[in-house]
Amino acid sequence: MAAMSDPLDTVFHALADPTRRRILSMLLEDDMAVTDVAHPFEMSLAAISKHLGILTRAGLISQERRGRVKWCKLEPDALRDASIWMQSFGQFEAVNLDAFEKFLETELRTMPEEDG
Amino acid sequence: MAAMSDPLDTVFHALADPTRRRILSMLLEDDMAVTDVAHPFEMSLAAISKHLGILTRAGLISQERRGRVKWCKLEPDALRDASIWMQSFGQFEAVNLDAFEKFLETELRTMPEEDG
DNA sequence: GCGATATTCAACCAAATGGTTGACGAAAGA
DNA sequence: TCTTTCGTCAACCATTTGGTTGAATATCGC
Repeated sequence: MAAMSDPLDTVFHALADPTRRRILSMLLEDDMAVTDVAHPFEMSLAAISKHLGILTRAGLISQERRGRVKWCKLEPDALRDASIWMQSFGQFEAVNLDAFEKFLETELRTMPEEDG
Repeated sequence: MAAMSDPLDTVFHALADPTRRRILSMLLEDDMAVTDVAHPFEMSLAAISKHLGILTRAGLISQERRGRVKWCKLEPDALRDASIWMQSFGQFEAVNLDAFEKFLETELRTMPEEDG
């Protein structure tokens, strides 16, 4: 078994979890160590470690161990294929920049609520 | 429980299943009745009915009952928000059309393999 | 070497997922 | 009316998911 062959499966599944999307938005600002990624979440380190594993297997992030610290880095290219797949259904129209900015203000800015 | 508040959860989860993506690609060509959607799949009608329910709840399709037949129709707008969300990470201004065409030939054209 | 820190592993758990089957209600057609 | 077709519902099942905890591993600093 383990027939998760299509990378689209893996990427969309990874994106379907709010914790993982929030992790991605955190990494958007900067590379982070696993412990620092886990910090704002009310969840065990092991749970975050699993989430990071899923994001890594999906190709959405990469993890580079330096010493005892493992650095997590966003890999936006993996989103490209999925994004392209979606656009094929949207009939090519490249994203409306108007809607994009609006979306950023309403959704994205409120999502990563860390401890100030 | 049932705290699936964020529509992004629902949309990405719906897209994470290859059967559902294949259904979407079928509906890209034409509106279809539930039975006809189910036809090319080696899976019970009830299973397809569930998949269609998931796609409907995600807003990716709509279902209109006319007589005893329920017609399924693609709703590409729901993909827009998810697509926009993804672009915020890729920071690629509008999708690279080169990559897009290449992707279509390699991935998308082979996906919906129906009973020829 | 020893203790603290960083991260994963293993075992476990409840809940959700994707599938099955059989019964069901509603519309069409003979 | 009686039967067939369309689609969903309910109950059930195996597997996966997302979380927990405690032990294990590896590095850093003293």
